[in-house]
Amino acid sequence: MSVAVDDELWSAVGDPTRRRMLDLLLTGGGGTATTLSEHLPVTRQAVAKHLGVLHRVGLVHVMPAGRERRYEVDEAQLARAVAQLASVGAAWDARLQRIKRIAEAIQRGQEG
Amino acid sequence: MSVAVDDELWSAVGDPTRRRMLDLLLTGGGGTATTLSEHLPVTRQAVAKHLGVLHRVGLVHVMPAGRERRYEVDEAQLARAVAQLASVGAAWDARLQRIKRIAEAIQRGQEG
DNA sequence: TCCTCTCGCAACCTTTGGTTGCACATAACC
DNA sequence: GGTTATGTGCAACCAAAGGTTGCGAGAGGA
Repeated sequence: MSVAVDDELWSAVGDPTRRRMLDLLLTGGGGTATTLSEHLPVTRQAVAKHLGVLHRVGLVHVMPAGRERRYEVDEAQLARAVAQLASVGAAWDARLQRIKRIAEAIQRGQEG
Repeated sequence: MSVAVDDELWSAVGDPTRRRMLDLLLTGGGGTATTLSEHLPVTRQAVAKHLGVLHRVGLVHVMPAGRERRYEVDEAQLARAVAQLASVGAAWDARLQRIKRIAEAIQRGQEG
């Protein structure tokens, strides 16, 4: 089963708000709950909770700076998540391909 | 923004139970709520709800057969979902690569 | 016909994403 | 140094989603 390897990473990345947060953190080179919430349709507290989730699964790490808490993407962990997405996608792709081949074989058999 | 193209497909595929259901449907060549629930850690009703979600976003279609309701994967739609996964993964990959290049450039600048 | 199997519906519980409100700490400004 | 403003965290509360149990309704086989 290539699925269920690590559901935590998946579900962390599965939330659309969290995906956009990762996007913002990547393009902006990090950010705080406040700055992120300014570019998102949710409140700072919601963002803070999401940051907590991302931090728990290791997708971001914190850098306390004065009264701010700056978050940055953990590139290695994100790369791992991307690899998982690719892996699941590849598995499904392979099964779709196989089904297609079988269907074509049946078709050829019926034609012949 | 390559993200947020179609959050419905994503969230449909984002649930681990639904992913396993799609797996089962692909490998088993379709199935019913009852047969699927036998291979999953949840009840038939939970599976039925998930099938409803998958059906709503077009990832499966129904084939009423007597007292059974057989579900099969819509291959085109699943292929679309796979493409989306790949797209998001690729976007993040690209950003990670760019960050890496910039970091390396800075490193070279400091060294020289 | 009767029994069984599969299904759908409704009520309920728990988790999770989201909100508001408030208290605390740190930075900036006079 | 004291006041004001900004950034966080915590707690209570709300709504939606995943999951469960219980029940009533059709379709098939004995």
